[in-house]
Amino acid sequence: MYDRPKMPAPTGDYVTQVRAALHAMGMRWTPQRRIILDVLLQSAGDHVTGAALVEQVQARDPDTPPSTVYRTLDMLESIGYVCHSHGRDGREEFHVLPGAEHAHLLCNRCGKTWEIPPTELTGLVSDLGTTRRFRVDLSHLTVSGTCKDCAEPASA
Amino acid sequence: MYDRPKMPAPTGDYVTQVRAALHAMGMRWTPQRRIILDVLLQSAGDHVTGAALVEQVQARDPDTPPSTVYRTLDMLESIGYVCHSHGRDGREEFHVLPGAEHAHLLCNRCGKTWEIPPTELTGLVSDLGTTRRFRVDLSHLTVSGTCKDCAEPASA
DNA sequence: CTTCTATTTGCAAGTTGTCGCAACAGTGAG
DNA sequence: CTCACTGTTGCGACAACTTGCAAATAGAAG
Repeated sequence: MYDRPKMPAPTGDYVTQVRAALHAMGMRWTPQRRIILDVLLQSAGDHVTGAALVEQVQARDPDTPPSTVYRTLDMLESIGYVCHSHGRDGREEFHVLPGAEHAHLLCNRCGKTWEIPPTELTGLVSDLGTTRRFRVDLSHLTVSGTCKDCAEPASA
Repeated sequence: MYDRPKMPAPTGDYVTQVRAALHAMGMRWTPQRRIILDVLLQSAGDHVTGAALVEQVQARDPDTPPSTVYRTLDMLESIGYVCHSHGRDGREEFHVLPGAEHAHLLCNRCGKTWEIPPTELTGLVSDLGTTRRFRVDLSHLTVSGTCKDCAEPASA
């Protein structure tokens, strides 16, 4: 179940890129990081929780403790290769970056989520950009509220 | 440190209101709830983490377990008397509602936070309202990104 | 290939919540 | 005032991370 690749191409390129980025910063390329990156690439495009990632990594190497996974995730995020947002209960959800940048919409009632392209949030970005000169990080944004279906029970 | 009231008035009224609201829904008024509401009122206007609340409640009654505090908080939120958002590490931050509804701005670099009045987010609300007919819950929204000071190191 | 050093790992303990369940206790009825 | 019914509490276990530290090791230099 875990080893069916979901990306068009396995992108060994991507691995090489990350590795180079690490070396450029004096960081190291370790077997654990290789596995973790590999697992991330298999769920590229999806949103995966930290716990799920830990589970998948341990399926390949049972000796890797959660702390290593989370630390690697942090590191990859600081390097800009993955990013995370928070799901309905505040838990972390990760996804690899090559996918288009997007924010998330979360319905408090039904729990469904949607991805929102930046084009739908130009209002937010410009509002805060002008009034506060604040640069919004859309990829980490989760907007919660009530979705159309929950707000309008069963309209004609 | 904990017993200096920060609100204009101690608002015994508020307690009465909540109590009435509970009774109206067939729920009960217990000593624990009284204490928790009391603690909340003392930090009205501030943003308090769940853990801090637990600590303050236990300072008054060491026998109250965290679960009771969190459950009461959930209940008060469902009744509409408090609301919570998530701080820099995803931890919960609560505040009592009589304060104006507002969202939060969080700088990823310096960690500072600001409150944003709804008037500054009309763009977001209308964007999502029209494209998705989604009703945004501003009080739970935390927008993260880079603040003015962190983005512009030391401009002339 | 060997050595050296700063980066990582693995572990164990600590936080912050969440959940199921049996015992307890508000509240309205009698 | 007492009973009974149902909402709550308290507890212990669990889930999801986080952190400090000593041991291990990637990667550069010799």
